[in-house]
Amino acid sequence: MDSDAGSLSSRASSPEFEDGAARFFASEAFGSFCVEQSEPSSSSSSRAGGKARTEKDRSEDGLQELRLKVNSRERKRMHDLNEAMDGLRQVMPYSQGPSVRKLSKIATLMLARNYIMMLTSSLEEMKRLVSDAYGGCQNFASRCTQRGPTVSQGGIPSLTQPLPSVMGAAPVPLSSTNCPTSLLSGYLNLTSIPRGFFKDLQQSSGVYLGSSYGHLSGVPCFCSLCQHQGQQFHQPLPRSTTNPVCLTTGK
DNA sequence: TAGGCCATCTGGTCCT
DNA sequence: AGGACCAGATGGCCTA
Repeated sequence: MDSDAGSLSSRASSPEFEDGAARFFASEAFGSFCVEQSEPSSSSSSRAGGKARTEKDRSEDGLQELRLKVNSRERKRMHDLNEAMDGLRQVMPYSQGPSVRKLSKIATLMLARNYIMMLTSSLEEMKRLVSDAYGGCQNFASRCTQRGPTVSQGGIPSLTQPLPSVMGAAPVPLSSTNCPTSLLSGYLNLTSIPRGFFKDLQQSSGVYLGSSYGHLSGVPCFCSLCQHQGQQFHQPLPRSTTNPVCLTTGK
């Protein structure tokens, strides 16, 4: 209580020109340092031609200079933070384009979190699918992942190279067109909206390939249901449908 | 006009 | 001591 009051009073008593100067810097000289621009302060210049500066004046000027320096650093820090936020926005799905409103900071962070979670889930799903595709070999997916680049290195491992032998079997050559992992990479480039979040942005259509996977229509599908039915492409999923059932088959 | 978002200032705390 | 980081306060801008 007291600290707040003291804080408020100290703010209220701070020199008016400081705030005004900062506002000017923010609008007219964004990105440059405040110290350089605030040098010709009205307070200092008015004293320049006057009587000798007192010790108190010098002390106040020193504090003022320090305060401006600190403010400048803080501004730069926040600008850097905003640049990083912009960088994050650029790699977020549904965050670009002229008709898309800029994501707020909190929205960017929350979307990023869900995006990462979705990619992680997709990777797990991919492992399971690869395992299914190759006779249920339990070790395949993990070995495949170990050979490829890690997520932190740039994303989904590529399987365009011949696969390693699995449980003693001969290596199986795979092309990029029939490799489930490559197909999944394609998916991840196209579908990347976390379900259950940002409902207005949730326009993914197609079939859910598990509890964490959304698809676009017209994209090759390799889920077991569609493969079984001879379907190669998913059909559009009605908006707001959350039932994780393959609509291609209706099951 | 109210509410959301943002930039900035500021004082406090922690770390090197 | 100085810098980084943080949170609260404040005011401006924009939109529904």
